[in-house]
Amino acid sequence: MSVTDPCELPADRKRGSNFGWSLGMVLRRWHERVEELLKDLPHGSRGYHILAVVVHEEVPTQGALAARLAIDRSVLTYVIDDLANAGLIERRPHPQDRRARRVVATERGRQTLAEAERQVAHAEDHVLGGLPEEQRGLFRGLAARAAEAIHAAAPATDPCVAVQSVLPPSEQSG
Amino acid sequence: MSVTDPCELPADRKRGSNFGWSLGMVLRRWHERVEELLKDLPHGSRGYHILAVVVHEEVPTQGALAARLAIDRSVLTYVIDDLANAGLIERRPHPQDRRARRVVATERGRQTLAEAERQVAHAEDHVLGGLPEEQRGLFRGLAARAAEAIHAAAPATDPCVAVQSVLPPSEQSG
DNA sequence: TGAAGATAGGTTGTCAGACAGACGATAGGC
DNA sequence: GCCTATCGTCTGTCTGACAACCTATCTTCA
Repeated sequence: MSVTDPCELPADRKRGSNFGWSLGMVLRRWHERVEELLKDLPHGSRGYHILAVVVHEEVPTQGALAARLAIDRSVLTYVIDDLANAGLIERRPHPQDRRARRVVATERGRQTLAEAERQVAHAEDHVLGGLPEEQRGLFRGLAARAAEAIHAAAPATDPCVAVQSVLPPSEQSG
Repeated sequence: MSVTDPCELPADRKRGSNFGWSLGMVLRRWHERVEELLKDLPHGSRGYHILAVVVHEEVPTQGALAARLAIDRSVLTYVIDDLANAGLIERRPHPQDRRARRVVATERGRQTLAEAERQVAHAEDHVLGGLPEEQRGLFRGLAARAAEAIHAAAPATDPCVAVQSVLPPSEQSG
């Protein structure tokens, strides 16, 4: 198959080979664009992610929502506050557990998300403007798959890597 | 007009379709791994990126280094301080311009970077463990290309996108 | 030559976000 | 009725990003 075409730079460890830097670059740009697009949405991209999960998935509690998005519970509190104040979602008591809250989207929330998704998808296409069109979807798909695997396998720790110093042991010091 | 909406991604707007979230997830994991690996290197991944550019490229001045990495000059100051204290790089006066400094790698810096690159490459393979092996290189290549385009075309602003609110205009307010 | 502005690097202060920990309310086991 | 675990909330701390300012030096122009 011809998928090997796009990444020509072979073992050329020049700047392009810096994966972390590249990811950071793309993500930063994504943020710039999306935060601007979503400046009317409470908490911008963060509110967007939360709203998306609330709309598209049935998440039983706030805690489950936090786990799904891999964010801190304390963040959820005030973001949900503001999304609720904007009329996009509602916090309802959980029928079985009075400690917990169910978070459900309102109709307005669903509409807002749909519009936001349209605009964000368009912005993402811009962000990936450096890739030929058919590779953008490929890139998204790969990112999604990699992220899902990380999230699934990751309670944020994985003690399977032995660490040794990268510094040479202070060589011949004479 | 036919903008040809290339971003259809059918109805599968489930969680995987959240590009920004996916990128953030992968990058966060990358950071976790790499910061652990490089905890002996001053400023971890940041020092790593800087050291890599200093070693692999001829960058005339600190300012050029900052521009190349798209980071703030004020950050460079103390990271370079600490990399120099660790004996990995040297700050030399610029022969033509006494305001500027040339930053060059020491032999120890080159060795350290080589070892760090080996370990980081290995860690990256772990981070992308959710992808089949041949797609990992593809993903890196796509990320590198997208990032390079962003960096090249991006003085951090691009006023070509008209922003309109994602919120419905407070519908029937009566 | 000397003044004015531009540029390099460095320093400081401010701000937002991440994260840990404490807290009240409630559930579940005994 | 007690004891412990869990849910959501609140608070404080810590870190990194970023802007603003400063000094030294270069460049330009009169």
